[in-house]
Amino acid sequence: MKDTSILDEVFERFCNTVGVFKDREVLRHDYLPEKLPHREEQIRRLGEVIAPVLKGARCSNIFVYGKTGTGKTAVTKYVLNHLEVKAKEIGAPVSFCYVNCRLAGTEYRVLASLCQSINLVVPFTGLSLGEVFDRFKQGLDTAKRILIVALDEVDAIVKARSDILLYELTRINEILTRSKASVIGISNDLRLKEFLDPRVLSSLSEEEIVFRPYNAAELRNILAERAQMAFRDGALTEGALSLCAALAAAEHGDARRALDLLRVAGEVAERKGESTVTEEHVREAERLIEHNRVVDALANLTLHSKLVMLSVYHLVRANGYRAVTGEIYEVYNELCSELAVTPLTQRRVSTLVNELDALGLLNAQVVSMGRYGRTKKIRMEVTRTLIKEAFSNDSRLGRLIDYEPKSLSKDAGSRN
DNA sequence: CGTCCACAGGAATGACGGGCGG
DNA sequence: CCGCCCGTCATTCCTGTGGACG
Repeated sequence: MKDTSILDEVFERFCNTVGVFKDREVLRHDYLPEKLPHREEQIRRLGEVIAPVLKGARCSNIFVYGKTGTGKTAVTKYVLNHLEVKAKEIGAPVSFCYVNCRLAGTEYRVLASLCQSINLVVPFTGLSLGEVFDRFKQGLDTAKRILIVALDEVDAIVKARSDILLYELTRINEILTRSKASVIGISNDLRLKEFLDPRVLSSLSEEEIVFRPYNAAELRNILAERAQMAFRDGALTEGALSLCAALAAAEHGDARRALDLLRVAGEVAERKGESTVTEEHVREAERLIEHNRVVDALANLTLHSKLVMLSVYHLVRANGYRAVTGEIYEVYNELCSELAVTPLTQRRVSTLVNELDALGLLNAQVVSMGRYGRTKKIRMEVTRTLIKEAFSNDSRLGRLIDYEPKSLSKDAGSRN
């Protein structure tokens, strides 16, 4: 079969099937709906707290927390958007700036975003943090406005760097004379409080809003509302909808996850040329999402992280299911010399293992073996077939999958 | 009950590519 | 062009430690 005829068939089939979607976009998690069911209370609270800015007063700083997919970001954006509209309407000098700290990555880039929001151009890099902050303060002061700074996923910055950015931001009003600023800090992690300097914590959490996870019934309502816009009438079975809600409820009540499941289930059904989405499609969507997440994560690792994964892979294959740091480093060294790559130090490999642990690709646990030292026992969190699938495209790594490390030959017995 | 293993993981430092203002 | 600062990745040096062994 020629390539063109393959595509002919694919396109033909796509055009001839009705499809289950009416508007797939509303299922993306960056879509901001008109209504946010079961978050009325939080919307009201947030609205009440920030309302004073409409009358020219600074509003309290707010600390917003709750797990992923509980609607923190949606509610915040929703309220701020409406605030901006209202401010325009009555001519109040109010604006806001929303920054996702994890996406921004560094304090510098967060600050750069803030500058951008007040039409201040700063270079991507090159300036000292203090310099950028000074410019931001000056720029803001001359702008004569009230700025609300929403820092989403602040925990990412605070944990990776420090809380000095937050500290400076919460004290900024002491310097400003013609402008004012308030901070909304959004965190996925309640424990963030423990990382914060007490002074920062007290000024940031003048007000606190908690987002509890959605339960299955609430998720079901949310999904039903979106599904009505997203799917053709009758294209989604009740069972499929409920299953999405139930699966997501079992996993921290994450609405984002529920929406993903629903969208992918729809895509699965469509690809199969079926006109209704069933529970079976949801199950397959669940598998597909997890599969893609892992293969994606694996494929995007740096060479050395991949080599560490491969080392664990070989050890697990040979000795049972847990490997320790020393063994991993030994095999890793061998794989490096096989590729003629200079190996990293054990210290570095240790942090790579921790990163892989955080990504959920490995599971690392510190254990003491008494007289025989203290180490980390490391287990794979992904199946070996997935490793093969993710690495076999790379010709250099593909060779190492079937390679038998010499360091494995002795001491092949498995221990607990 | 102290020792001592085999590391964990913090801190300091450096190399490097990118970019600034002057 | 220079001197300076940035973030990132990595190395070096280091102190800390749970618990089986003696």
